[in-house]
Amino acid sequence: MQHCYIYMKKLLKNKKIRETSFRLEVLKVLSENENPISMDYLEQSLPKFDRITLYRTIKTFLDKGLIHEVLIAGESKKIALCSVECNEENHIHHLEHVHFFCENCKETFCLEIEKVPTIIIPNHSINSFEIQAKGICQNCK
Amino acid sequence: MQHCYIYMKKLLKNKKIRETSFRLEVLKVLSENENPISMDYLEQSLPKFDRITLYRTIKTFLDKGLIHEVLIAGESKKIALCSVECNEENHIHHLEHVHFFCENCKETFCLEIEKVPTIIIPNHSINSFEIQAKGICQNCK
DNA sequence: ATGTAAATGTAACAATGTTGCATTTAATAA
DNA sequence: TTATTAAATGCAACATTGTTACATTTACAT
Repeated sequence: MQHCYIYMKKLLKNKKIRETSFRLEVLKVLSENENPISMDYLEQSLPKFDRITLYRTIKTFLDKGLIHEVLIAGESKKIALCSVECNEENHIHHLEHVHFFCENCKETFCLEIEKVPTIIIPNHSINSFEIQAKGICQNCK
Repeated sequence: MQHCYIYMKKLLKNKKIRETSFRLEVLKVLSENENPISMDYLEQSLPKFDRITLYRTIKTFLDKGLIHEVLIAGESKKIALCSVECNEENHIHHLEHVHFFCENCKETFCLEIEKVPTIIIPNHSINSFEIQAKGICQNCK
């Protein structure tokens, strides 16, 4: 666990985010959950901390590219740790990154896929894109 | 304009949604706006109508597959009319449908693209997917 | 060790979305 | 056409989600 904190401190430093005990706790919850989590879940997981500070922390983490939002139609907003390739200029994770929503267990996953299509929209320049997929996950099949 | 109402009445009938003056007004605003609009904009556009009823109307339209949500990270939730192919079983519009957010003018667009990639996630079955792209739109280039 | 800018906690507020219930309306049958 | 009835609406009250202002505390560079 101690090792975990060392890793998280390094994460904050790399993203130029000031290290505080609150932020380490938020990071801890995020890193303990493999899948994207809701603000509500995060709030419940940090009962002794302030809700307003949590919102500000999340905003900072988003701005600095440490976490990303996962938006699935009909589902509440979720957040997840970015893969290491994210940075302040490009908040969108690796192109192989897909958000998958299982219509059976209602769980949301961040997945990596091998072959990513090239998407071309005539007369538009695409800086980044995300893919949201719905279906049945590995566990539910 | 009269013709417009006839078309909208047909739309409601096709989706088995009871026709009311309120719903026709909501549909009118939606069809007058080519791009997805926010709930706030919709509310402002219907000043003499009730906010609660609007939320219920939108829920009904979503459930029946008449409209779809457009979620872009960092942007407020928007809604747009579905293409005619949508139905109650498959709320996700045509596969060629892409949500495009212009980072210059901050406008959101529903676009159709010609070549849609096949997305394969090992051990998962995909029922539908959406693509969210960010970049610079036609007008801003 | 100290100064300073950033982060936090509290309170008050704003925006967004929901529930219960009485009334009105649309669609069906008589 | 009218009566019936289930659905839609409007109102009030409430729940959830997110923000702003400001005084206090903390991190960290010197």
